[in-house]
Amino acid sequence: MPRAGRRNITSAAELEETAFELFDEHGFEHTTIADITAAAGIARRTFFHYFPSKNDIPWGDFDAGLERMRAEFRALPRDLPLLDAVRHCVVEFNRVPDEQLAGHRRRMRLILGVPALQAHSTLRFQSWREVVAEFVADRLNVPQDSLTPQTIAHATLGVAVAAYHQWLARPELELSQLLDTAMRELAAHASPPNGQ
Amino acid sequence: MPRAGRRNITSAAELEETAFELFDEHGFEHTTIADITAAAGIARRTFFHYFPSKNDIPWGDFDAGLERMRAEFRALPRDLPLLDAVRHCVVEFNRVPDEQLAGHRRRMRLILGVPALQAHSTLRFQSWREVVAEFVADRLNVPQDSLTPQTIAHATLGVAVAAYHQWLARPELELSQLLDTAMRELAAHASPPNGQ
DNA sequence: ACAGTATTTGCACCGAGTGCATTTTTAAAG
DNA sequence: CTTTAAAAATGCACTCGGTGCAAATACTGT
Repeated sequence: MPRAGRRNITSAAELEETAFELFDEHGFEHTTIADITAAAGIARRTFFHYFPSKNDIPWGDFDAGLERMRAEFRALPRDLPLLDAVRHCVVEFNRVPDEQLAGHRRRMRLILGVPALQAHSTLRFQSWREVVAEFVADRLNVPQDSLTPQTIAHATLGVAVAAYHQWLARPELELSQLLDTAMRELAAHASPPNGQ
Repeated sequence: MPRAGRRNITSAAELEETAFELFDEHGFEHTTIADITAAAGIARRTFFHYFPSKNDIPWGDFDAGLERMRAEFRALPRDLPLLDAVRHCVVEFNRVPDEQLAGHRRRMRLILGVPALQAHSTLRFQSWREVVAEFVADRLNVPQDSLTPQTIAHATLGVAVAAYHQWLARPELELSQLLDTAMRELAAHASPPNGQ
C-alpha cells in the first residue's frame, strides 16, 4: 500500500544498526550524529526525522512492547494475587527469543551502561511504570496516581533494572530467572524478621 | 583561616538562589546559564567552577546527606530486621526541619518535575543507592554488587521517589509519613494473597 | 615590591537539537 | 505525458550546554 510522496531513504532500524557499529567501535559519547549520518549516507538534519534524539537510538520499538505488556496484564485471571501478576508480566515483557538475545543485550548494555542513556532511560521508563500503575490501580480500585500503584510501579521498575544489571554483568545467567528471583527477593525479606 | 589566592566572588548556595528565582519566573528550560550568571554578576565561564552542569544546581549538598545516611545505618542495632532498618534510614535521611521545608519542596519539585532534571537525577541517585546496597550487603554478608542488595537498593529508591511525588502533589501530607507508608506498602501486598 | 596561589574571565570551540524554507522524489489525477 | 500534491530529505542559521586553555585578577605572606 504505497502512499503518495517520497519514500523513506532508510529506516530507524537501519540507522540503529549503523549507529551501533560505530558505538561498538568508538563508544557512544565519541560518536557524533554527524558520524552516524555520514556512515548511513544521509544528511545530519534527516537523522532527526528518524529519532527525536541521539539518546533514543537504542530503544527500538519500546512502545510496541508496552502494548504487549498491557495485553498481558489484561489476559491475567483477576484472582491471581497482585504481586504475582506483576511479577509474571515483568518476566513476560522481558522474554526475548534466543536469536534476539545478543541484540537485546547490546541494547541494554548501552541503555543501562552509558551515563547519558542511563539518565535518559528514566524518561522512557516512565511509560513502562504507567502500565504497571494502571494495572495495580485497576486491581485495587484506587486512582492511578495514588500512593500504592505508584509505589509498586516504581519499585517494580527498580527491581527489574537491578535484575538487568545483574544479567549484563553475568551473561551466563538467565534473564527471566533473574527477574523472577529479584521480584521475589523483596517479599522474602519483607515480612518475617529473618535477615537472611 | 584565610588561604592564599583570590577569594570566591560568590558561592554555590548564592548562585542556586539566584537560579531558583529565575526558574520560578521563567521555568528551568527557559532559563539559560547566561541568564543566571548575568543575574549573579559573574562570567558565564565561572558558573562551571561552582556547578558541573546546569542540572546540578538544585542538588545542594547532597553528598553530605549521604554521609549522614551512612552514619545512620551504622548506628542501627544489628538485630533490627533488614527492611525495618532500611525504612528507618530512608525516613531519617529525608527528615527536614520545618523552616527548610519550603526550600526542600522547591528543590524536589524541580528535580522530580523537570524532565531534564528527572533524567539527571538517576545519575545523582546512584550514590544514594550505593549507600543502601552497601548496608544490605554488609548485613547479609554478600557482595555489594550481587542481586539482593542491588534489588533492595533499586526498589527502595523507587519507593522513595513515589512517596516524594505524592508529597509534591499533596502538600498537606507529611513527607516522613508518606515515606514510611510507602515503604510498608510493598510488604503489605507481598506475602499474603489478599489483593487488597 | 615580589612571589606564589587560587579564582575569575575571555575566547574559541564542539556537539546536540530546532525552526524554517527549499529541494527532491514519488504516486496519482488530468 | 504533464501536472499536482504529498511526503521526505536537505541546507542553513541559530541556540544552548559544556570544555580546554591561556591570560588576567585579587589575594596572602615574605
